[in-house]
Amino acid sequence: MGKIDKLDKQILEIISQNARIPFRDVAEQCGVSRAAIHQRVQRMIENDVITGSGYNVNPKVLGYATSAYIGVKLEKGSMYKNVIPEFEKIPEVTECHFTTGPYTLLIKLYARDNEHLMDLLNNRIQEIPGVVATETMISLSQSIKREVPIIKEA
Amino acid sequence: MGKIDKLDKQILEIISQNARIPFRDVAEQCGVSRAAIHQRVQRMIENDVITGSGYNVNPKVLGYATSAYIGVKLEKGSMYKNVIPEFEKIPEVTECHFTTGPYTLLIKLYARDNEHLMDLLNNRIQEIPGVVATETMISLSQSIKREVPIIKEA
DNA sequence: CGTGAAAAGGGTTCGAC
DNA sequence: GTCGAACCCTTTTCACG
Repeated sequence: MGKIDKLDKQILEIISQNARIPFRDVAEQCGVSRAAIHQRVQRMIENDVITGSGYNVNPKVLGYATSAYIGVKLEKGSMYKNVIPEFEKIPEVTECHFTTGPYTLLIKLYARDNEHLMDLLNNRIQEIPGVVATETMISLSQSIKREVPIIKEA
Repeated sequence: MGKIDKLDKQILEIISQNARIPFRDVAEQCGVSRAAIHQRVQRMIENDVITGSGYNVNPKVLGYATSAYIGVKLEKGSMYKNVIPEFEKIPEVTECHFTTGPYTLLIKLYARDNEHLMDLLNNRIQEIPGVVATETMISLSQSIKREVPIIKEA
């Protein structure tokens, strides 16, 4: 895992918000040449500083009107090894965290509507061996959505 | 908000996972010309089907070893209008959802370490007028992280 | 590690179907 | 709405500082 300097952070701050911006513009904002930007980005990809890229798609257009977090309690915490592969099989599940606090796992999922959400809960998630209880937190509106903060310095 | 057909979905499935893939390759995989891809993508950007793009940065390299979800209970649910702007001022907060269930708000944040997390909780979040209780769910490990599922059909 | 310039490749536009 | 081809800008490479 590579180290990062001020210029790298400056580059990341720009391209983390816009993957299609020409390196020409990044170079101008950073006060270096295009080639330098290219070299830096390449190195950061090799060093797993940059883990990927992508376009952001509006979930509503894809037919997903509902997103929710589900707190999952397991019979025994150690059962997560068998439970997580089951969640991976459910494409609507987009995140799964092993957490401290009231739940063993906290998962995020997308559903077309409330009926679809209920189906996922009753027929998919509750059916997984080891899952003893779930608590559903439907996101009625998401007011903040941004990237990891990049603090400018060294 | 625009409508989407099978070809659009196919394009989205590819570029949502890789913003830098040449349209040439997308065109080949979809069996159409480069110009068609260009036109489709352009239209989807105009119609807010595509909401942006970006590189994914490894949080650890930026000095964030800890991420957590915080369940926030408010004195009154209606206070969220005044509370959310306060969360927006905290750059470590990257998501904020108004939710059903045990909490009024569910927020996601990044912290350098446990000390930093404690500072954010005690000196920033608990200080916000209207916040009466918080419950911290530290993500000890994230096992699933993927995009909104794109189901292939019409 | 950065640079400028040349080479290679992809994005964008165009007229036509 | 799609196509192929031309055009132009960007990425990428390279020898040098």
